[in-house]
Amino acid sequence: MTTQYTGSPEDADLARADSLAREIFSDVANKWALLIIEFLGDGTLRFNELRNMVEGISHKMLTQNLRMLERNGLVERTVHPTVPPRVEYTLTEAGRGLRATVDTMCGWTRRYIGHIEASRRRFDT
Amino acid sequence: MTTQYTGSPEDADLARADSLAREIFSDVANKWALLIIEFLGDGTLRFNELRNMVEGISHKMLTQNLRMLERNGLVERTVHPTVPPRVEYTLTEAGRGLRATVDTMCGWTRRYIGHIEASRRRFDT
DNA sequence: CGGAATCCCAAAGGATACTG
DNA sequence: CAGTATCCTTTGGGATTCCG
Repeated sequence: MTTQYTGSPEDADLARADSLAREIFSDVANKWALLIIEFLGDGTLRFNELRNMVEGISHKMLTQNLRMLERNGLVERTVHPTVPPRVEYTLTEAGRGLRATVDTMCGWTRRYIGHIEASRRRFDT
Repeated sequence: MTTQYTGSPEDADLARADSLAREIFSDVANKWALLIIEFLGDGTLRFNELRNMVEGISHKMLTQNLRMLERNGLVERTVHPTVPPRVEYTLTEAGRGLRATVDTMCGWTRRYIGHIEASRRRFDT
């Protein structure tokens, strides 16, 4: 993800993989996506259940992010053809892999929340 | 970060910590911040060095994110009062802690890049 | 109920110019 | 060189409405 290229022919592939990695990173490294992944956890949630848990997210943002996560194969979407429709979301293996790192990030927040709060107060003067 | 409140008096503090955690999460969970942290690594970089490494970032976004990271105590900024000025950025302990989780995330990307690419092709039809 | 589409505003973000 | 300020464009994202 931080590679340097010398211009040799097989570098083309590496450069392609690199820009793909950056694209994936950009998709995934945003708060809504990460919060959705975190709340989904090991369970299965319906659209409006997710909407209630990820507080502050709008209908539109939720669909948008769910589509994106589905497209990248992090979330599986299963539609039960009942009426009214019932749509359930769950993490794929890849999604659970990412979830593990989000967990770490949440742990980090808990660990340093004091430092951060203090640092903010110092800075805001 | 995902707590439920019953309304008891001491819940006020917990709720405050929670919303603070969400705030921090929102600050930090964006691609520019995470890329800056990743590139900073264990080293020390100047403004324009960072600018060249985090490709695609604008002057404005870089300053903005560096200020934010400094405010949260993740990045330390040292100014050498020479002419022309020399400003160096380095991760604090908290910053290095977060960097570890960003590393994990980069590892995750490398691991699943194939799955993701395939999933995208399937989806885009 | 889940989602697509529309409209519309506010915020993000780029380009440029100016300062110590 | 690093940073602030200004301007201007593009995007994000909320509210609403309609469809299966």
